[in-house]
Amino acid sequence: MSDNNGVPYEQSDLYRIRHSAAHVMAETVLEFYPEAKLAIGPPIEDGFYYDFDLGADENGKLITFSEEDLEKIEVRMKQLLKQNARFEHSSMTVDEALVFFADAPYKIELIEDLVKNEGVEEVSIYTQREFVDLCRGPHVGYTKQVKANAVKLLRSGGAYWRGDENREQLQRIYGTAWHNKAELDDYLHLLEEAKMRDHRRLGKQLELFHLSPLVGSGLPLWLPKGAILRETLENFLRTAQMERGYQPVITPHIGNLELYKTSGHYPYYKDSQYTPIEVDDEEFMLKPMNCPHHIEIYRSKPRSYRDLPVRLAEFGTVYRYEKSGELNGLTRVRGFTVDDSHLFVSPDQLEEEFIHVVELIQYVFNTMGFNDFRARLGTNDPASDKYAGAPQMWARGIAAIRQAADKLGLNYVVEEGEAAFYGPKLDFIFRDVLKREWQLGTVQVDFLLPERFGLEYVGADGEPHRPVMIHRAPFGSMERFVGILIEHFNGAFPVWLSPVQAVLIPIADRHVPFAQEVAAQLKAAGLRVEVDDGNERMNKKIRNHQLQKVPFQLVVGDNEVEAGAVALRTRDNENRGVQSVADFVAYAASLIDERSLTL
RNA sequence: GCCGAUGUAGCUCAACUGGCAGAGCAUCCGCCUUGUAAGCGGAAGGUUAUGGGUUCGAGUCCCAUCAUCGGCUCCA
Repeated sequence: MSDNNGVPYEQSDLYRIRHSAAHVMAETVLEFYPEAKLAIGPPIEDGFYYDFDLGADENGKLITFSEEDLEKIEVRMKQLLKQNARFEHSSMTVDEALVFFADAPYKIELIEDLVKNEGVEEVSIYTQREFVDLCRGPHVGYTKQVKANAVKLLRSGGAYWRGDENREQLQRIYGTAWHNKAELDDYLHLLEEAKMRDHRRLGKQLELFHLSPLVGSGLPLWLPKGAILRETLENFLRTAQMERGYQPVITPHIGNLELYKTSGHYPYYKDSQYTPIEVDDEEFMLKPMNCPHHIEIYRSKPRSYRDLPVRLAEFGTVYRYEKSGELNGLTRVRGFTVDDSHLFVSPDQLEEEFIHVVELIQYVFNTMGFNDFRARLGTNDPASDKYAGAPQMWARGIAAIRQAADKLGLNYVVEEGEAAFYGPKLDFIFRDVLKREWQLGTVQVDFLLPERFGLEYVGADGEPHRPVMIHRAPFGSMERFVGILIEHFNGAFPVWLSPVQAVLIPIADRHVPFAQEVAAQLKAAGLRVEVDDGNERMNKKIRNHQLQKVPFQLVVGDNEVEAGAVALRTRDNENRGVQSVADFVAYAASLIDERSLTL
């Protein structure tokens, strides 16, 4: 999104182009809807949008943009761009502006906020032709500098004014604009590719997961192939955690409401939880988080400073009632499994342990070939009541994260208001091959829950002390992680993760027994193998397994049977020729062993 | 949850303004016995998401519900 020569996006030509495109689009919309009230229209990553209040019809139903409207607007907008009007920058005093924009309630609100928050006395105005907008800029000089053939309106949809669902619902039009047509085409091509890689599409095609309305929306079913993929990931992390002193624990899916009241989760997650289950005058909740359960495990016996750090790990499934409009394949669900762990450490262990956790996350990401990621330090917003705990707790937590990050030489950005309710956190945000960002791994420092649950350990001095907690999840959630993995690899997983690693393709019926014999050998060597003994042509079988993205296809015919060998072909359409079964096993095993990302 | 769109066979899609629900792939059954991305023939497969309504007649029009998709907000 930023220019390649390091110019910040806000100062780039593209930013001006998109901002200007947004203004001309708004100008066009006003031609068709003279009564429309303008809200805001900023450039965004890869494009721009503008929000309009079109009012309601006689039945009180909101007026919206149809697809045909969008086409009409786009055509007219391009004409206006070509007319080459000048963008003129001027200013008004606040008083002038309040009069000028008297019919534009959203602009008035913006101006009033500018006065209140920044104490401005003048506001900046941009004008092209008859269209006048309150705007900080910058813009291009003339409308022709936005190439009409490099602009496209993409979609429209509802959007709340200022993102607040209690306020007016506006109609937003998204568009994209680039330097030239070639760049636009590249971008549209990227969108097309993203669609082809969509994990919902591939999940169906590769038989990884299934969503059944009868089971419930947002509650994915893992099909056999998806389950193998997921378990392979889980086992990989289990092993890494064992090596690092984590202890597996297992906890139930529900818990007494009192547990979550003690932890403080209840008020914070109330709106996004399934309704409690009432049994014998007690209320139980589907757990929205694993921490309280793990805390009770910590509390199950007295702890000594010698025991610390205590690292409890569980692939714990949690349930959150997401709004129906928010659900999306595997990346946004109502029941998901966190690769959760809670570490109970003494204050002087905090920094070192935090570093270990970050290193584990980096190890996990590197193994997946996720090289493009950044870190974000989420802090509390002191003005918000979303966060619990004393200010000094927050300060200590943030300081600990900063120190650890500095020691690791980790670059991070600070974002206020991105913390968990109980403490600051460091999130790892991964950028996939399509340059989309996903929040995956997270590490959180928590002084609050140890307080709430009265956690203690006996120190060397024989006195009780309060431990600090670290919450962490390298994958984040198995569902989302697998969803992203599907899209990142376009379904062609590394061999070690492929649900089927090799398929035997007998050419004629008489080769089937030999194929089964070879398959047995491969299975014995730990490979996931199938034999395609159907009566289709070899070409058809190859095509089928190509579509299933099976990494290795082993063709066996008369020659191979005679030589006791296999003809190896890869999903990259590479014919590697005939090789002995032993050679193939050694080769495949080495790729699996080193978790190779390439064939 | 709110705004909009969509919902036809397991999958991908067709059926002009209301007039006999169809194709390809997949499945099953045959034939062929095959050399690096689709061999040939046949059969079966549907309460057109669900429930109401309008109509002589509804996949098509109206209402409600559910689900999916695109947005808003939130988050793993």
